[in-house]
Amino acid sequence: MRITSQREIILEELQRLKTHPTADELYEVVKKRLPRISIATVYRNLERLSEAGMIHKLEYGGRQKRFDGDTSPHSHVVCVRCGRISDVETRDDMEILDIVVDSKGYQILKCGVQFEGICPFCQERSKSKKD
Amino acid sequence: MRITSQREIILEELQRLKTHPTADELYEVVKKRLPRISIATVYRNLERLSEAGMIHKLEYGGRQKRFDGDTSPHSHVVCVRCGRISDVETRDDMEILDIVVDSKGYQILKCGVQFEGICPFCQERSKSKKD
DNA sequence: ATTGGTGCAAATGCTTTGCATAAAG
DNA sequence: CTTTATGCAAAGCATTTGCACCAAT
Repeated sequence: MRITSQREIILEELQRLKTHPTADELYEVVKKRLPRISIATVYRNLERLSEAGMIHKLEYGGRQKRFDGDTSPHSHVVCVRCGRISDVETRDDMEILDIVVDSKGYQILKCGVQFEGICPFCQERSKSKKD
Repeated sequence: MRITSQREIILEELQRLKTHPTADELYEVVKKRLPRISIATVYRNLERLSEAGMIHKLEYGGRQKRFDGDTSPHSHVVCVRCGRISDVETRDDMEILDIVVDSKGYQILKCGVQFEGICPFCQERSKSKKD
């Protein structure tokens, strides 16, 4: 995979952000360093980088995909209100594979725990707006 | 929630199918019983039914959402090749909450294990086509 | 020099919406 | 009779793609 400044900066900024940004959020950040970059380049590189295992594509929750520059094994919580994703600190996740009784012929490659909840921001919003 | 024949049949067919269909797959099935139904009605009802907790919306994997008429607690495997989703039989999932060490202020509502793998169909396809 | 990547704009595909009509309670 | 749901077509939005140009090796 050829190293271009676009690819380098996209990876760098994604690894720096701890917010699991969507493609367009990351695009806005990268644009500050590369004002002429196209959103298509961001999408293409996020795809390539995740194929290469250098980042993770998070497909749960909401319409937009989110991306994670941290590929170490960890779990996520997704806010059911706003779609925000945060890391959840857990004890060793991998023992979870032990709970499988029947995987219906699938060859299992990966497993993870996924949590859904309400993020601190949305909890706060509920208190003040009573919605 | 008003009971219409559309809503009734959509729920009935989704509960009958064990395939976690996409909205358009379910539309095709429902159309056999209600030839004049609109895809918009299918989408609207799937939304309403999942808000009401009568079905589950599965948002992981691929572009299309999938739906599950079985709301009992269970885990899923998603095929990374074709997006197909199957149930995974596991021992009691809920003990998984015990692994949480820090949930970053989120109020956790739900948790589940998610597996990714390759389904039997795609495994077979690989053998014959060697791709 | 060759191959792969980029920017742009147009296309795609899934999902949602506005609106007039129809059905449910 | 009032309210909610439906069908249709159009709009929306995130993502992908075709193509001519450019840059990395």
